[in-house]
Order: sequence, then C-alpha cells, then structure tokens
Amino acid sequence: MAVKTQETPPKRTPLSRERVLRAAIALADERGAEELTMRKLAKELGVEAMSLYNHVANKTDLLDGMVDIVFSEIDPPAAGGDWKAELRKRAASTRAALNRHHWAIGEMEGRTTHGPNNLHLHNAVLGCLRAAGFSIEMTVRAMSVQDAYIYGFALQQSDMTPETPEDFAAEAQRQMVDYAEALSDYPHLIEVVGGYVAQAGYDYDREFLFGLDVILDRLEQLLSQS
Amino acid sequence: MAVKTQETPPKRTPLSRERVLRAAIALADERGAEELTMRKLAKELGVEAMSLYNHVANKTDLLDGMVDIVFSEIDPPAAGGDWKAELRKRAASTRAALNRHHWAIGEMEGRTTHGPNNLHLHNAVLGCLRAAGFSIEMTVRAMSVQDAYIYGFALQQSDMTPETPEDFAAEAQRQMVDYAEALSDYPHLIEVVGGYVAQAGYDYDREFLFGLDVILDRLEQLLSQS
DNA sequence: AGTATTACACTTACGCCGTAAGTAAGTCAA
DNA sequence: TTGACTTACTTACGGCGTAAGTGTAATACT
Repeated sequence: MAVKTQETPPKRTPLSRERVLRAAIALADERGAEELTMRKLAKELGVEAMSLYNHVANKTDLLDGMVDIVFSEIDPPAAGGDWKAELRKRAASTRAALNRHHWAIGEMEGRTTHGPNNLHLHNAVLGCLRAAGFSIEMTVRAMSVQDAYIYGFALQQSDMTPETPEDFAAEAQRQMVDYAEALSDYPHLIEVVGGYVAQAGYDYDREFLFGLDVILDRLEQLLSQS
Repeated sequence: MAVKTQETPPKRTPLSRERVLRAAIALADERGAEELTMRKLAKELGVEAMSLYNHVANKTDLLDGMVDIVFSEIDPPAAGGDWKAELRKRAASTRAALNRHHWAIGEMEGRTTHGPNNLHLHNAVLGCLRAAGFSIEMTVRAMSVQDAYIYGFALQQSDMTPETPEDFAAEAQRQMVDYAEALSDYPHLIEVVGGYVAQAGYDYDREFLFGLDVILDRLEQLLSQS
C-alpha cells in the first residue's frame, strides 16, 4: 500500500549568508576570481544559481561580504606596546591573508563600501600610531604609506605566481630565455634578473620585511625628531 | 542609365592594431574597465566586433597592448644624475599615468607577459640605482619597495574617487554620517577621519611625495652606511 | 488542529559577453 | 585575368548576472 514513501528526503542543510560567503571564498581561493560565478557557486552548494539571491543582494554584495571576511582574518595591532612590532605583525598578517586569498587584492580596488572588519582594523592601526606619539597629521601619513606598501607588495607578488625562491629563480631563467632578443638591449635587467635573481632567487618574506622596515625605521626617526 | 552610382563610398580609414589600442584606452579611460567590451569598442570604431580580431588575438592581448602603452607614458629615470630626483620623477610620472588610466592598475595585476616598454622602464630604474652605488642585492630591494609603494598608492587612490582635497573632505563627512552608528565604536576613526581629514582634506600629491621620501631618504641612509 | 503567512529553492527568460567559424568584398602580384 | 591575401561582415554558441514568477515546506496564529 503505497503510502507516501519517505524516499530519502533531500535533507539539505539550508543555505545562509555565512555558508554562501564561505563557499564563495573557498571557490575563489581554489580557482581564481574569474571562475567565481553565481552558477558555479550554486553548483558547489548543490543549489540553483537564483537561490543565492535569497542571501546576497547581488554579486557585488557577495564580493563585499567576502572582502570583509578577509579583513576579519587580519590581526589588528594593539595600542600602547611596541608600536613597530605591532605594526609589523599586522603587516605580516595582512600579507598572509592576501596571500591565502589572492583574489582579494583585485577585488578591494574600487570598492566604495567598507565592512565592519575593515573599519575595526583601520581604527586599531590609527590607535596604535596615536599611542606611539604621532600627531594626527603624521598618523594619517604613516598609515597611508604602510597600506600602500602592503597592498602594493601583494599586488606585485600576484604578478609572479612562483612562491619559493627556487621557483622564482627558475621562472626568472625561463623569462630570460623568452625575452632573449629584446633583453640584449637591457643590460641592467640581464645583470640583476639574469645574474642575481635567477641565481639567488627571491625570498618574498625577507624582501617584504626589508621594505617594511625601511618605512618603519624612517617613521621612527621622524617621530623622535618632532 | 544606371551606371554603378558611386554612392558615398564608405571610405573608412582601415583599422590597425594601433588604432584599436588607442580607441580601447580612450574608452576605458572614459567609462571604466568593465565597460570595455569588444562590441562597444567596435561600435566606437564604426565596425563590427569580430573585425577587431584581425588586429588583436583576443581580449587579453588587447589588454596587454593597452598596458604596455601606459608604460610607454612613464618617464624612465636617467642614470648618473641626482638619483633621488630621477626616481622621484619616475614615481610621479607613474602615478600620473595610472591616474590618467585608472583601469590600468587593475589590469596589470596577474599579467604574466611584459611588454617592451615595461622592460625598458625597469631596466632604466635598475640602471639608475646601480649608478647611484647600490649593490645588486640592494638594487633589487630598492626597486621592489618603490614599486610596491607606487602601485599600492595608486590602488588606494582608486578606492576614493574624489580628486581634490575639498571633495575628499566632503566625501569623508558623508561617510561619517553613513557609518554613524558603527563609528561610535571606533574613536580613532572619528578623531582622524572625522576630526582631521574631514576638515583639512587630503592632498594626494603631497601625501604621495611624503611617503615616497620616507622610502628614498631611508634608502639613502642605507646606501651611505654601506 | 487547521489555516494563513512566510521563507526559500526552483524554472524560465532576457540581454549581455567573448569568440569560433564561415563568407564576401576589396587590393595587389603574376 | 586570375588567384592569393587581407580584412570586414554575419551567424551562432555557450556562459554570464539577474528580473520575474511558481511551487512547497516550515512557521505562526487562531
């Protein structure tokens, strides 16, 4: 007697904004920003594309949410301690977050809305600088130069996919061959890229910290002579 | 006697890669990168979309060509003169070029192929630093930190559309209202953005040069003590 | 318990996009 | 003249974001 057979009730866990955003980040992390489409994201969640619109207003709202989650992964600096160490820590964790989510650097550009985690982080950076003794004017400048460097470095790194110094050296050697004829006009590229980087490689972590300390050390000088 | 009336022979000047690239840049400059599509570009040139493919291989080839033209607009630094002045000049002209073509900063990310103008410029920067007396290792680092800062600054600026200090102040005031309730948790944002930037505004040129000199001055110190 | 409301996933459809493939019209060398 | 080449045109395909409407299961309220 065919009662309504409870044939494997789909039993899908319901969607939520959180689940949608997390899945979107995972997809973008794995396959890149241009592979993140509403249809593919829906398929990943076992759902049709239009269902996503019950939880995000549209695609830019989706990206806004994703970006703010990335901001939440950054360690805000503490105010009142060793300000250089605190800012080094936040710079490193920013770089780490942008590295984990290499699509984020491209998506943060041109975005006009700032999520709460973004505001929280920047409030903390300003507070750290103010506590260190910088004037308001210098605080603005100090944050601006650091942010520009941090995001710019991440941007440059995303141009060169190889991660390790060895990979980088190999890539440099390959490009030296590719551009061989043109390169003969560029002796300094040969000397530096061909003669040095292709041998020694390029340690992103070390170079990043070097540049950061160029900035922080000079800021410290300006602070002490003010 | 209906001879073949030479009824207004279309007389269109033929396309060329140069013309396509220039038109693409003009379109992207005016309407943004996301408005640059093959169809709209073709319409601008009075042609059908597919005709463009006789002059560019595909859309990324088009963008490669556009990006290299932007590089051609940057003044390469001279080697052997006042190296800080030369590098300040190239930084300013880079910023100016990225400002004229605000889409470029987004399109240079992740690009793996480097056009001749890109190579030429970077060869000149390396040459300038080597002539100033930097070791090969320090030359790599010095270029890296400058580039990161320059591109990062342009990236940040593209987040905030207003150009003039006054516009910036007005925008800051508007955002203070938008985020009023959340902002109460962020006293330093209130102090700095609300209390200072919203009043004094933000002079991009001045702030850019300040940050650049933070870097160049510290590099000079490291050079003289080596 | 029965009914009304809401929440949420589904289907369909529209106008875009980049571009593969094939066609037609002009130019120029032999 | 002819035939190869260049270059613009037409058509078509699959994928995109998303507007609009439909069906259904859970929840809230008599």
